[in-house]
Amino acid sequence: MGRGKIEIKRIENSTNRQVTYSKRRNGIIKKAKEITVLCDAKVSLVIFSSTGKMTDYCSPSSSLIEILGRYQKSSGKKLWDAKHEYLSAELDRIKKENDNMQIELRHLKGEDLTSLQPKELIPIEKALEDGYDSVRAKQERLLEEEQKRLTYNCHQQQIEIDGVMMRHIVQNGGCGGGGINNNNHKGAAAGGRDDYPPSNNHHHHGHHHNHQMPFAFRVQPIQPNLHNTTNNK
Amino acid sequence: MGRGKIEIKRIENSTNRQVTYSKRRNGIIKKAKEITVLCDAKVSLVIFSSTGKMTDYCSPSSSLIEILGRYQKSSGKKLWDAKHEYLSAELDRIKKENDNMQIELRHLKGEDLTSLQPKELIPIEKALEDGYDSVRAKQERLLEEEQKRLTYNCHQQQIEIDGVMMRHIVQNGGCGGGGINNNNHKGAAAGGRDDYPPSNNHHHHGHHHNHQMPFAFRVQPIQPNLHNTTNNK
DNA sequence: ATCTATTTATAATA
DNA sequence: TTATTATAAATAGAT
Repeated sequence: MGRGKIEIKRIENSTNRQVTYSKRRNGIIKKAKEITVLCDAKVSLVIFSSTGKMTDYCSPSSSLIEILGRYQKSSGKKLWDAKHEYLSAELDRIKKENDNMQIELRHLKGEDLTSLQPKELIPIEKALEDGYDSVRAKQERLLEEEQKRLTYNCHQQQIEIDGVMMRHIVQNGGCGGGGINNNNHKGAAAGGRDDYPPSNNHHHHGHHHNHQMPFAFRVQPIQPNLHNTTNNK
Repeated sequence: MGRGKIEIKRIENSTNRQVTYSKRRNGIIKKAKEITVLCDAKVSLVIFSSTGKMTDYCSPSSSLIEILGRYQKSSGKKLWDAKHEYLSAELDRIKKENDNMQIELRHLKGEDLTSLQPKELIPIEKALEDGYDSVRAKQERLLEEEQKRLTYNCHQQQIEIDGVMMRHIVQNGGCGGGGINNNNHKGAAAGGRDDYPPSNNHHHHGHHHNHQMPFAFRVQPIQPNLHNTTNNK
């Protein structure tokens, strides 16, 4: 349909090819629009030129996705459904897993027990007992460790104090002046009311004794150590 | 391009519309094939008639998926990626939920406690205590109900037995012949050693008394009931 | 479907 | 790209 008839084969002249592409592409899109209006059809058209330029047309009041969805149904061919089905299946599987865990959790928390048979309660009870035992065991282990650590630290501090006092005694030739209580080191530690076992009392008991010693000689193992290793929030 | 010019608007005559659709659809596909060959282009074309019939064309050495993939890159529009991303996001969300539940469950079962801080053990311990209490409460409630039911059944049977004995006594004018113990019915029941409270003793205690009565008068409420309702494995 | 008068698309050209 | 135009192709209406 032009000045001369052409064979339907690749146009070798690149310029001609490009021009022909432009014209024919417009022609096809025009035809697509026409059939859409004339015949109430839905058309999806995507064209790439040899240079990679993309042009598309989609009937109005429609969308590529809609048309491609219908395409999948009509053709039975998978487009995105393959990936889709995988994801959907995976989603379902995990949701189910989720539900089961939800139920188990509820049961362990003592909720929704009304629907259960007496027999079904037994493994739950068992699990709770075991869990509780484990948690308590863990807690006890932690407590013991803390205790040991405190005892050790306390001991270390005592050694330091001993050193300080020893030097003091050596330098000052025995009893010093001022108001310093000159108990030996063992007496100093014991006099400050032994605070080994961790407790919440805030050292209100030992005030009178401690008042008689300089700060450096007091034994206070608990606060700083708790702060360094266990009170990290 | 025909015997008469036509306006580009919906063809009202349905037959004409269908015929025109057929002709033009073939025309577009022919054009698509031509531009593919002439201009080295890639075309994807999907057409639906107003009656829902689908026709498609895709340039050879290409595929709809490939073209649509390129379409997405070129246009930046999402086709299946939109659904995909939704599903993927949903999947991630639920997986995370899953992991959290998994952890909580493990903790309640006393597993993986090593990574926990002492403070974190407290709510777990509490939850286990609460859960255990709930389960035990539920079990006790069930036991009580069972007990009540058994007691009730036992009572019902006693009433039946009383009826049978009453009729027997009335028919035989009080004391019968043979070796039958002629207590009144109340005496008979009491004489058979009252077995109301469910227990596991197998009636070994009352042998001497029962030997003096016909089988029908013995009171044996436990086995049949346990069998019917509680021994369901 | 097929025919064909006519419209439309477009190849060659600028 | 766009415009021109001769001509090929498509197709509307009829059969």
